[in-house]
Amino acid sequence: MTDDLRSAGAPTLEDVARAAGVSRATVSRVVNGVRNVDPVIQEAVRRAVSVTGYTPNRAARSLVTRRADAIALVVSGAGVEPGAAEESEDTTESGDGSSFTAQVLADPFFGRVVTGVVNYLRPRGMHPVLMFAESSRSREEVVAYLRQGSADGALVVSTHAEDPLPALIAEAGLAAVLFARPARPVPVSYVDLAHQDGARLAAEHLLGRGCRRTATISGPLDVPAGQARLTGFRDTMARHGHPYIPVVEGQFTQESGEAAMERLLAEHPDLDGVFAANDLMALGACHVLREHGRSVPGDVAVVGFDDSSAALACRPPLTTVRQPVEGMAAEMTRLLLDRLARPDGPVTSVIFEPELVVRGSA
Amino acid sequence: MTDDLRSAGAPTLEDVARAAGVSRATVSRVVNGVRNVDPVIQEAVRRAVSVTGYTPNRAARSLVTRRADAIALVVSGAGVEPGAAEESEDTTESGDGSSFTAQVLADPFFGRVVTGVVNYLRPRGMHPVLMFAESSRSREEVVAYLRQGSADGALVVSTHAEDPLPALIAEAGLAAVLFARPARPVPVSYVDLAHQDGARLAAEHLLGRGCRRTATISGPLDVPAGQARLTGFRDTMARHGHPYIPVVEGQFTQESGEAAMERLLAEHPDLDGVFAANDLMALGACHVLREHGRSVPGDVAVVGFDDSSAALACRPPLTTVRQPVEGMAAEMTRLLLDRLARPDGPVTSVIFEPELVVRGSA
DNA sequence: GCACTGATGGAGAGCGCTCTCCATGGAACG
DNA sequence: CGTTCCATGGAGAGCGCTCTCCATCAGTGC
Repeated sequence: MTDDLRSAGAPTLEDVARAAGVSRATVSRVVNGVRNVDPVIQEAVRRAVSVTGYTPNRAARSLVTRRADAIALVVSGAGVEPGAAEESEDTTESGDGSSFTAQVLADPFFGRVVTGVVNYLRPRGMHPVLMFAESSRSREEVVAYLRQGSADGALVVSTHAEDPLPALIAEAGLAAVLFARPARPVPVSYVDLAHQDGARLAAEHLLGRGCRRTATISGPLDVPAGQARLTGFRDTMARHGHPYIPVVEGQFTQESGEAAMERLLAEHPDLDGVFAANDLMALGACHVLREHGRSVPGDVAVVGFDDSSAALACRPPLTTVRQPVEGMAAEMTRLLLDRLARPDGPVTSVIFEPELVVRGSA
Repeated sequence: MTDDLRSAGAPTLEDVARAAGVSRATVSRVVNGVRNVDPVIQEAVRRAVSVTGYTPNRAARSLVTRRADAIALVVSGAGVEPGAAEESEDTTESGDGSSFTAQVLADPFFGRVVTGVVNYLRPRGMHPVLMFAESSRSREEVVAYLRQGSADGALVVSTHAEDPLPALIAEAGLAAVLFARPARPVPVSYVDLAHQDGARLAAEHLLGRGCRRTATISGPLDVPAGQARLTGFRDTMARHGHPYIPVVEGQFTQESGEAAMERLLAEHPDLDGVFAANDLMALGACHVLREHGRSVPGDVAVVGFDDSSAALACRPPLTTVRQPVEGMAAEMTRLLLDRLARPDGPVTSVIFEPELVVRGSA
């Protein structure tokens, strides 16, 4: 009985219309909840939908609405040559940027971004398309992907400040929102953290514990976040009578944190406090400190940044500056959907405040 | 000059055809590289494409080809009620399964899966759509998503063996490939690890080091992987004259590893070797061992499983059983694309062999 | 009682693309 | 030289949906 109402393949609007004894347009109106439809007819249509097992065909809908109802989540590096990924040492993976992918995804930070994005998108029936862009070719692919309407807009998380992708997207007149302010101004909205305030929190905490000989392991200084965290730490320290603070630049990796700590310890064996610009480096620093017979926090207090899973993997657990990554990612997504709803809306930025999480290490 | 060849919106096939002085069909043939087209005309078309800045409209193409050229990467739990996520303690996130999302993404294992999938997909110009399914409602959304043709198939990574999603997908006649064998047989291909062999490797290594009083922290025993790793370890030990091995069940979390280690140590203070069914639990075990004055590997040797980032965050770095997650994920993707190419191909399974990675902890 | 209004359903025109058919023309063959 | 055949380009029919018209009809005011 229901079978002769279906045509060969998946049921279409036409099939439902026939089953309900109305026109295609009316079914469409009911399905999309647009305009007034007589409650009785509405009910009949709904019944027909469930009898036929109808699901709207996305491609057909997209074709006429000119919206994909999908957005891209792009993780973007700054490489220029195809396959010239980041400065990773271990490029044993098989070609074409795979090491970049692996490196980014190994970072729990990225998982938190995805969490925030997904949590905002899910209640709205949308899902992110995951893309990577670390070469100029892959950047063009991202632009093409958006241009051909596969996604309505992009959330761009750059690993490098000099990332050219935001500008490319802006030039092409495509919708996007960035995580973190780009190095050069681009007419695109973004969310960011008040990195300096976070570093200030860390500095004040170390000072409050009585640390008098503190040092810092900074992030890469060509990244705004690395720069800002250093500046914030330095400024606060200076304001409290410590004009000179030993600094070693790290690369946000555990290994670089270890190396930096070795150097700091060699040059300043009497230090009693360390601020690392992220948790991974703080973790490495803790290991090195323990190897050198220093107890944490007894001899040396350590403060990290991010409140990533590394903070809890550390013994003692890290005191750290929490970046509300999930909230930032959700806001980024909100900004993008806003923009899609009102394409000529203003370009804005939303800056989040970090928070000190006190645990065992300081 | 180029402008009057374009119509208002994005350039279409029609525009390119007009610019090249050929028909729509010919442009389509050139763009899709199908059939023979005169080289001269081909060149003219290509020029027209670049002059107009043409990009094929995905929705229109999908509508006729009935392929989305996209696949879904679904992380699936086993919850029954909407929002009834996993047994996570910290459900302070805002409602609707967000804790599930956060929990899954915090696990570096997932990042490795994504890496493998993305690396296989990228050279083929495809990108995964990220979806989560931990409630019955969200499971239906996934099925609907596939049914409406938003994605051609699904890669399903279940966190629970009892996950009903694979069966739902199979019933609906949709294409999918699973990561790990489902608890009940489902006519769907999958990739998996020879978990027992991995546990055997761990057991043999501990025996080889001279450990005589070993214990194990198992994974959750309702998960096939947890079960198989325990069986493999036990069997190997039994075969070498150790018929009884202390076991405490863990939940694959660092915390549960710590608790399990506390219990083992209380009941068997003289143990000299521990096999933890994953690295996170091994990391927790190491912390507890050190707190109880045991050196690793001096007093107690510890072997983990997975070779995740936790293995390197540990001091000493963990000796562990490496699961080739990226390779498995790539193979899973290959199986799915194969199936899409030949929908009536056979249902297969591919089992990967693990490998022992010897580091400092054992 | 009649034009007028507002509410509601149907008809039909595309959206941009692929792909099957058909037309054309030159080469090859008897 | 006529016929067959293959190579190649064009015409056009949809794919399933939305949305703008338009038709219809009940209720309203004068």
